[in-house]
Amino acid sequence: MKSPKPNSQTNIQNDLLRRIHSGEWQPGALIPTEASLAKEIGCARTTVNRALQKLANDGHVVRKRRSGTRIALTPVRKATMEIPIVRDEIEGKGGAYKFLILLSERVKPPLWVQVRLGISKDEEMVHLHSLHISDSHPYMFEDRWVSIKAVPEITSAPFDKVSPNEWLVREVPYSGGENSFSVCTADETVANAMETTVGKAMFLVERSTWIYQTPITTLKMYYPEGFRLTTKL
Amino acid sequence: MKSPKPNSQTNIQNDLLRRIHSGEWQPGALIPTEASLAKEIGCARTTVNRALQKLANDGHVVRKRRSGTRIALTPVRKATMEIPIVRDEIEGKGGAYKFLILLSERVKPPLWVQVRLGISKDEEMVHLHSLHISDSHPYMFEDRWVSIKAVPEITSAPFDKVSPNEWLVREVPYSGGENSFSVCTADETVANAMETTVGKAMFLVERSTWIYQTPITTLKMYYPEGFRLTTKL
DNA sequence: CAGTGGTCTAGACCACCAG
DNA sequence: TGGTGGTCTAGACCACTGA
Repeated sequence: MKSPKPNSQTNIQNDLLRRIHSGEWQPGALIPTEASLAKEIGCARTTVNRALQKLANDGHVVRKRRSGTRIALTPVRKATMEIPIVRDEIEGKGGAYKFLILLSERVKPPLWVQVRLGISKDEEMVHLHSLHISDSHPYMFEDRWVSIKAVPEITSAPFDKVSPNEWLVREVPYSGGENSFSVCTADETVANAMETTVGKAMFLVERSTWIYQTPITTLKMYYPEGFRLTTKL
Repeated sequence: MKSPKPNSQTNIQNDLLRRIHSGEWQPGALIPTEASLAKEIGCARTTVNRALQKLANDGHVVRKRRSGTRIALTPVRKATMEIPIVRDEIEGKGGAYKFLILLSERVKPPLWVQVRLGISKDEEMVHLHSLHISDSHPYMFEDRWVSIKAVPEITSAPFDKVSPNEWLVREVPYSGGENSFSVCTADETVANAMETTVGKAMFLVERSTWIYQTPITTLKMYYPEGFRLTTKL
């Protein structure tokens, strides 16, 4: 008799979040069961279930069969970040995008690539160096290795028009991968491409992708100091 | 007549993913409606709906009312990363964790804090420098500003036993925030704390959190070169 | 073992928006 | 305006696991 629209998954979520954030339920506390919440709110258990699953997915609560749902001890532990295509990244900042292929060869992979992708040392791969340019200034240097076994078309891909980055994203589906972020210093190759000096600090993004068990590509992306990557919590 | 367990949301997801990855449906292609998929698979539409919503949430497909469900042009664009408490981070790597409070004062915030949090220049805040230590070696230096208005208890928090990091996470719920990652060079304060030299490249994580519209805290965390942050795609 | 969350069903109504 | 996804319901059975 109080609220005009007592239902809807989103309303339930917000209501539960409010009760969490207001301190009504302390971290670690057990909250009522789905059934009792449903009765209290006046909706189906399924609806409460969906709301709670979303809260659990966002890290606000921890759910266990038989033992119930608890407020998470360390709330909201997940950050999600978007992985844009470099061209969109640059054009989104208002720059004019160009790219250059600095190196394109077909060779056997070095040790770090073998290890990263779990590839045999005798399996030939395509090795590419590309420079991504924003308004005539070097924006990012990319050192990429592509499995010919997984992507035979790579050897005849038209990299005069579309960058390896975009070509792979558009043509080759992947089922999983890994990103890692760190700091490194520029070696001679990177320094030359990025028009900086050897030893200069760079922001390094490493990415590998797989299609199920088959490795596709691994790459290192070097951004200059000043590059910034942001995520929402 | 073929599969023993034709149903279940997960199976449907995997089946749809397989058809996407196999190239049966090209990026941008329209896939059958929920109703027809349900009929084809032999389950309720609700089940197909859940599976498709999850795929949409993961960025594999794009859904629009009336126009249908399409394969995403840029697949899997989201990465999620866990935000651990520093102590867990260190102990997870097998280190012994300690921390030191190097500075604790109550002052008005500098410009960057005012801007970041949208706080008045006259509102006093708690300013803390803490050093997080792994096996007697500096692991991370933290420069933190906390809003007294949002967290009055901060002025009497027992930071001899529990780090500001953990105290805030445990005592103060937050509803949203922002992380950003970049490269910076060590100034004198950071260099002294981290036992390195001025100008050395550091991995910088900046984080701000809010409880709804109220800013709680903002901080800069300085990690030495060699630190690495990993996310799954 | 019993109580919790996990999931499926069949049906219904609604919101949106391209035609 | 009709067809699409979005969501809710009431009920059912299952899977896990703590007491």
